[in-house]
Amino acid sequence: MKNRSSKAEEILDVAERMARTGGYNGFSFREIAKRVGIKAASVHYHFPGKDDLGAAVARRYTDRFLAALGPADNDSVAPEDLLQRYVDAYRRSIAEDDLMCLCGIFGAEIADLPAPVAEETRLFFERCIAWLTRVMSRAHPDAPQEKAAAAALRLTATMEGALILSRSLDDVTVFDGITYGMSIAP
Amino acid sequence: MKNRSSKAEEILDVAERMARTGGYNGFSFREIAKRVGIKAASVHYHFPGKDDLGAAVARRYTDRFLAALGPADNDSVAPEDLLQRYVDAYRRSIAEDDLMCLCGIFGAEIADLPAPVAEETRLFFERCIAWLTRVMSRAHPDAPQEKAAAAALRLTATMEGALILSRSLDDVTVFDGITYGMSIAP
DNA sequence: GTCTATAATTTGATAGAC
DNA sequence: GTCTATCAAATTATAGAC
Repeated sequence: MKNRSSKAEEILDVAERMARTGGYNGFSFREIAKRVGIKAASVHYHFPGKDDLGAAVARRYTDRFLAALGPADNDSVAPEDLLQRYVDAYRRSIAEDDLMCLCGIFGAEIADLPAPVAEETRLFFERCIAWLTRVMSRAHPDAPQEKAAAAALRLTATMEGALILSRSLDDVTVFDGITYGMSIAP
Repeated sequence: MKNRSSKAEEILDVAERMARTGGYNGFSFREIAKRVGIKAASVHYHFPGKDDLGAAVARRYTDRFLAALGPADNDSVAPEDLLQRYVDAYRRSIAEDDLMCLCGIFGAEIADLPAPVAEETRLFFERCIAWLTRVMSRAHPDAPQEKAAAAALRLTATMEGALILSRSLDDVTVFDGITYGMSIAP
């Protein structure tokens, strides 16, 4: 975990919220500064460029996301329950925060992102897929690794898409309908 | 179909390409004008505000997308083949154009879109779901309507997510892995 | 750490000539 | 339909005082 001042954390909080609403171009130094209660120039002190800020937001988001899931090979938790945790993590994004998944929206505009931000976005998915692949492998020890990885990719894609559709149709039950009975089957 | 000058179509072409890369904030009048070979003020002649341009891009995108699919109740085409058409339509987005689905990227940032653009985005999904629900119902005439609609939502979500992951991981085979064997099962 | 001041650029938009 | 000219606002960013 990075050692950061509380102001820096506040900046990340606001930047994340704005990015999860309007994407990488959906947040600005000025607007962040206004909401945090400082001046735009002061934001540059904490994060020199917008690249740095965007990458920091993405990295913190990813760290928190995976921390909330816990280790994939926790033997005291059934793989079915870990899978449910995964689905719930995405569901909270809309149900509690009314926000898009940061890396879902960054991923959609990945071709226009500065390299460091694009890289953090890619890492989010790689780490999520790795985590989920382990869970799948635990649930189906006899299934080949590729099957588990394929299931992890498909499940993650469905989650991101479920967020988009749920928000576009303005109906949280859309997410539930899509993820209902999301089986652990490989 | 709307009657538009060829310049207006050119503008829409460029705007769509840019929007499918960087989202709603990813295109500007000036940059469009430069690429089309006119001045920014001339773009305003064809589309008074950015809302209008964004909404027009989304509407044309949706019309074309559905036109490429053809009617859902075409009895001369098996529902399985229509489903494959649906998947292929998304696949072409990355495989041929190397672009995101316009309404996938718009949907991700829907909370920050001007109302007219958000509405067109919503309509894209409603029309796609309606089309796909019919196809599903044809494939499973005895299954309840809700099952068909739920399958349509899930399939569409998976497509949008597959585009995001495929682009983020910079690997088209990710899309194929996710959509492989996408059954017509309800 | 935060500020003022300022620069350089981009953006959406309009008025009016041709 | 397209242009020039222009505007007001927003954006990223830096220099230097406190």
